[in-house]
Amino acid sequence: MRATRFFISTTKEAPSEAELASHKLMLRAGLIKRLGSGLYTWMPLGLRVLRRVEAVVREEMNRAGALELLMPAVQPAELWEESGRWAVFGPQMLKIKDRHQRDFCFGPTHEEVITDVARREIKSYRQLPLNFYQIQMKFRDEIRPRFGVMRAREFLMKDAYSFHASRDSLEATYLTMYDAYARVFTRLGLKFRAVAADTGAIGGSGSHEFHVLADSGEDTLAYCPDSDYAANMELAEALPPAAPRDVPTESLREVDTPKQTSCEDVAALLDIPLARTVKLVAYVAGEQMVAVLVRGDHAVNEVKLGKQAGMADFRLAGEAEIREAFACPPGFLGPVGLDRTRIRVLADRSVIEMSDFVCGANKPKLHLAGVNFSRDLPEPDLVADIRNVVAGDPSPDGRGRLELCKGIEVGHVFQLGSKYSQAMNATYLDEAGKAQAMEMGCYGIGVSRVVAAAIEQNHDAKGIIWPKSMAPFLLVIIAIGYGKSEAVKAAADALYADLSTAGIDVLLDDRDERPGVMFADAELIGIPHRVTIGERGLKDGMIEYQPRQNEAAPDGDARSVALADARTFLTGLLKL
RNA sequence: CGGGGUGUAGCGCAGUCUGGUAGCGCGCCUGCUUUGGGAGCAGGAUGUCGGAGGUUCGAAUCCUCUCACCCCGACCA
Repeated sequence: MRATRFFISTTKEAPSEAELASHKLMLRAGLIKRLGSGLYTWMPLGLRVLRRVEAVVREEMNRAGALELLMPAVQPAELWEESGRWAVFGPQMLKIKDRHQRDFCFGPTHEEVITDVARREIKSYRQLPLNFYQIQMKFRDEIRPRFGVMRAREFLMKDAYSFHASRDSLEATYLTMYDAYARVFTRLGLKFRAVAADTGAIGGSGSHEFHVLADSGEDTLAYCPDSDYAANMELAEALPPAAPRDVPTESLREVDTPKQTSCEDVAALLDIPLARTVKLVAYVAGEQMVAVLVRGDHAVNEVKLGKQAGMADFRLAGEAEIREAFACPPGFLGPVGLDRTRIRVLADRSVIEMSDFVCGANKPKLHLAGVNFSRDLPEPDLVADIRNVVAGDPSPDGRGRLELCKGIEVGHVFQLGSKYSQAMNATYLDEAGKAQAMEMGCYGIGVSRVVAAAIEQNHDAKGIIWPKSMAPFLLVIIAIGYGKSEAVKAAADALYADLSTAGIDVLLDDRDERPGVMFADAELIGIPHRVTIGERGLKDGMIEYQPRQNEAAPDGDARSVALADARTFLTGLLKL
């Protein structure tokens, strides 16, 4: 491609709304243009990258035996009513009406549609298993779109759905997909980690998320450096404390805390470790007030909380509810002296091991110290793992301690089971001629998000550094004085033709720009390999090669190359 | 949904408090010079000041309404 026939629109400055490096760089490099909140046009340069990611995903899906199809983006409400998700999915779903006032949505996902396909097409166990996938735009009306295409409302997703006659078959395909995903992200040159994930209300026996590792990630991951344990923090188990509860040594007493409404403040006032305080977070589950206890230095994990008995449907209590139930304003709540017929007490495992702890007194401006279970208050109604793990917690597999890191979720594999096939009556006849609900799996990759995630992981002060497998061009020829120098023009044209013939995706920068502009654009856009042709080098029959790289992935060194050897050198370097 | 903020040229911003008819940098156009790291000089174009209504002789500026976008929060009391 010649730059003069392509469309390059780079800028020195990024719009002020862009916060994240990848968002800024995508806008500055002219990969995307914003149309509205969470809506982006993929410009020719950006689309090249997106297509290259798609190509890798498509190849690996095909290799894994999945079959590509394309479902409608717009889906009738009836299907969603069948699965029961029309009401449940909520405001994240963009609902639309046609001219007859019939309800539709712009598909946020395609379980319903594919299940409808399956129930129409699959009659016999002999047709199973099957795995369908598509690469398509989805729309989710995010609460708060941000970070460009990282969390956009319209986004490109690869979604696959598998159908099975047995649990074993589902698990086999699940593993195949897991391996395919690992291949995809490896080929894309990304540092990633697969982690065990929460299966949510759907249940099922398996779910893994694939995260690109980046400090800007929105998800927190827990992993064990000494084993292969890795899980999303939503799921990662906090083991019960090894040590038994100590016997009380202090007596119960009130302490004045006129302004201390948080555990941090109280611990500072009393000059004790935060881990000696107990925090009470008030929830309402159904109609019941629930006092949730965690250690002062811990945080409630609401995903875990939602899995506890009686907590299927819960929310944080409002201030008025708190005052009514505890007869005390927020900031001084504690588990001592509660009316346990009205308030249920749910404690994290780490709390019941504590003795002589500090907590709110249920009186304004007062806390209690020297508090002990059994002596000062009854044991909790339920003890469970309901907190987030923290760095240093023992690994649930018993082989070391957990570390935390941030990740960008780019893939998710999921064993669905028969939730949708049962709800939508997707059955096949088994060997005995009996109708059975199909087992299902689903597998997603956020294609457009992968592009942003790759930039988060691969950029420097000058711009993007594309992994070779997703670069919009593999090599750029910067021709200095292309319009002025016959020698430069001849050499650049010849090399461009040679490399193009050799199948290398090469951009010839034949624009009438100053060298600095061309260098800066090439670096901003992130093209992995650069060749400079100018009269200065050509005098001696030489051209220059320079890789665009970071230390992590050395591509060889900058060097001068004889023009006569350029083709051989470059095709060898690019392994073609 | 709650709180905060911002809308002025393609992009980044000043001007708003204190009303007098719009400016800077980058970019863009023309010419000359320049040509190995985002050029210099000269000249030039571009705005319904987000929208609607109001106050006023006069509104980017004050008032009301509205729209859009961004940030924070929506778990630790």
